[in-house]
Amino acid sequence: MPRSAQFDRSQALNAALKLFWARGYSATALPDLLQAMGIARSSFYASFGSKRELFIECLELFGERTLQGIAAREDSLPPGQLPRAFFENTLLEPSRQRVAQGCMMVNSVLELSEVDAELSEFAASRLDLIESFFARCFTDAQTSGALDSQRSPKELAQLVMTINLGLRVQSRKNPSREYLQSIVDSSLDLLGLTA
Amino acid sequence: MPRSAQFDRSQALNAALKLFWARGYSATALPDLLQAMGIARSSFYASFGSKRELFIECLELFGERTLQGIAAREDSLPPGQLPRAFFENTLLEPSRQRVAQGCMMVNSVLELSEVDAELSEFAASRLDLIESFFARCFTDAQTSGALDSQRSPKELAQLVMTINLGLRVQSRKNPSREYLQSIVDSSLDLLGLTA
DNA sequence: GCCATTCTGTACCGATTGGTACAGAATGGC
DNA sequence: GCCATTCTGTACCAATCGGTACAGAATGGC
Repeated sequence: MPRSAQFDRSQALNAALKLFWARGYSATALPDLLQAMGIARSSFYASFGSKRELFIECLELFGERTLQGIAAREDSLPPGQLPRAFFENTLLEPSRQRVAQGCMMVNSVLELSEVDAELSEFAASRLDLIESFFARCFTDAQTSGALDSQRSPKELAQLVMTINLGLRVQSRKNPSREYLQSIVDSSLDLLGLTA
Repeated sequence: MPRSAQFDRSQALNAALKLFWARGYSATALPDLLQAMGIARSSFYASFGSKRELFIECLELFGERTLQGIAAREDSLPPGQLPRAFFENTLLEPSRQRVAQGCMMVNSVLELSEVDAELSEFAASRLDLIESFFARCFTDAQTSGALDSQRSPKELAQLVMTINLGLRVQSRKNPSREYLQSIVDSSLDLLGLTA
């Protein structure tokens, strides 16, 4: 077995994710990708198949990370505080640059819904996983009495998700920390999840 | 003065708006535009300057129409019902196709924020006009006693807008009528704007 | 050191991008 | 009917798109 790969695949994948996340699918040209990933054209096609396949891989990775970022706190936080933790961790984090990129799944759904339905639906399905996670948490919490709300867990999850989507647009429109903080606060107050 | 234009400029503009609205800026190619608008290449550049200028004009038109769609009801509806009227008129309208296109301003902010800051900020400024309209309405209503809420008008307008943005993503993700209806209902309930 | 294998870098591909040049048709004033 | 003007349609432009072909360098096993 001669000559192993001279680049770190997962590092290259991360670089691609970063670009796609910031600029979207169409606006990210191959030369830009290659430069950011630090690999040659042929290595690119050998390792990732095509731009589209790479994009799917990035989307999958982004979705997985996002979900993990929430789910990781399930054991240490009461379910009513999960939305706040999610919002604050992603919107009030140090890097304004990253916040200004919004959510890659939201960006992709909007960019591609009338252009590449398959990609758009894939991104949407990843968003649904997050909503389902919230719904499951709220269900558990309500049956165990840890959360009291006159709304059904499903409705609550839907509302959290709608506000989340709205926040992702807001964060792309204006990533200022105080601005987002104020919206997060009043949104959670509205939801009765002040904790 | 010989030979007047042989096409209806505003009709062509509307056709362009439709395409840009559905597919976004980059994904809308010039040949597609020309065909939809029913004009020749040279007429296009003579009348609209460039693809980018045309896009701005469409964005302006879309923003104007959206704002008018809300403001037109200011005199006939109590201010607390303006958000519901806005949501229902745009999300529960007969054409699923149009609903699935979401809001052109939201779409543009997300598509272009890291690609063409000027266009993105222009779209964002048009969204701000809508938020300002709500803020003004709520202010008037609160001083006249027509609206009672423990929230400030500005905060209320911000929340309505955040939910609105979330709904525009939802509508692109899943334009189904019942789905959107349920989110609209619970959102307005949440805001205390059931009326 | 040799060779098979698999990497990297680059030249190249046809298709498409937004935009321009220009020929020729059509239409106003006279 | 004539002519200046302004339209329309198309040929063309360089640049870029995503993707492929292939030469040559590098590295494993022996």
